[in-house]
Amino acid sequence: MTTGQGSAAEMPKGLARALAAAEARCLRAGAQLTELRRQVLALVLEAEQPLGAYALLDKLKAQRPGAAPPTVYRALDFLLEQGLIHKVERLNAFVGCVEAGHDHGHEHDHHHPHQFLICGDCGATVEISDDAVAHALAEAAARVGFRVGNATVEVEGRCAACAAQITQRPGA
Amino acid sequence: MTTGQGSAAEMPKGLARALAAAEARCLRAGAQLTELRRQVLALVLEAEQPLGAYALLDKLKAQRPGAAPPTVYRALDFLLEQGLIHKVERLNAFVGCVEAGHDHGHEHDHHHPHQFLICGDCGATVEISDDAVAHALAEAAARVGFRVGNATVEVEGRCAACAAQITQRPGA
DNA sequence: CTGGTTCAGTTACTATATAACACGTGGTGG
DNA sequence: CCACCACGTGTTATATAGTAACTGAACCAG
Repeated sequence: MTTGQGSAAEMPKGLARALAAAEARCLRAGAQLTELRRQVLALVLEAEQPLGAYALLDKLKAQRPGAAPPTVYRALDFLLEQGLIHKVERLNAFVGCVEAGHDHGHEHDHHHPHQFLICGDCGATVEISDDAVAHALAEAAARVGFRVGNATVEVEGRCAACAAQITQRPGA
Repeated sequence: MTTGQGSAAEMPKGLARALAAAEARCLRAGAQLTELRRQVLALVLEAEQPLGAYALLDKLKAQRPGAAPPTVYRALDFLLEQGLIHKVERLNAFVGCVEAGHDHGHEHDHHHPHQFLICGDCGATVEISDDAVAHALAEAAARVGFRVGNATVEVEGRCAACAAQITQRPGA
């Protein structure tokens, strides 16, 4: 096993930076990024693919043998509230929020509009943040008297890499 | 109990029409809308609000005492494939597809793009089908090399009726 | 020290979804 | 006619996802 278990020694640079940014963000929000929460966040960020709560739980048990479902879910709830991760509803899984990685001083600590693109072939999940989509949605909602709060936008499709592979094969 | 149990006698007109349209649609697709599938579809349509699989199961048991989870899920899978219902991922629940209600001869038997507006206060769930949203999404996806298949778009917000109620009260 | 608040441990449970196998029925081809 | 297959359904068991409710430790304020 070379992937980090929370020990600073084996932690890749990007992850360390992201955790530092998360810490700063929590400080500003008056929230505590405790050891448990940091561990769960690290596991989500390491994966780079959506991970289910129970997959996270399994990994977490390596560092925290007593961990049970509520252990993970409480940490996930916290991270969701802080906007450090997102939930992918279609997969019942969690991913790190790309926005949270960059440390924007004290700007926009709010939940930003976001969309997921999920490749049906390879499972790659990409987060984008497209204003045109958000606007179109807000307008369409307004047209029927609806005021938009939080939007879940998840597109199942095919990523460039997988599309390229298919055109090379004679099959499909 | 005055709501229909599948007996034609107690069935409202709209429901009967929707079921006939569904039947026609299945015929064209070469799929069988069996008794079980029709019963489940009727239950979904009657509700007019998203219903979970187990809520449907409970209702179904009135007509089909032996019903078990797979009974419902298989019927739901069929109805989803035929585009007769949609799943609301955020609620793990199912609603009738508004488009399927209208019988369009043989036009567009495909899955149409759709969006859900879910009122956080009263739970009202409205389906809309906004092309601008679909286009914006397709473009945003194309920009990162993604080809859109099926899109899940679910907005949590506040409906006109609930918004009005709140402005009338001094509280919030 | 007392009492409140926040976080985490623990047990038990509810809710959602699927696997795997058995059975019947209606075709189709030998 | 029979063997076979595809399909829909019944049935049992199990997997996966999420929550309730109570416990105790740590911390801080009065």
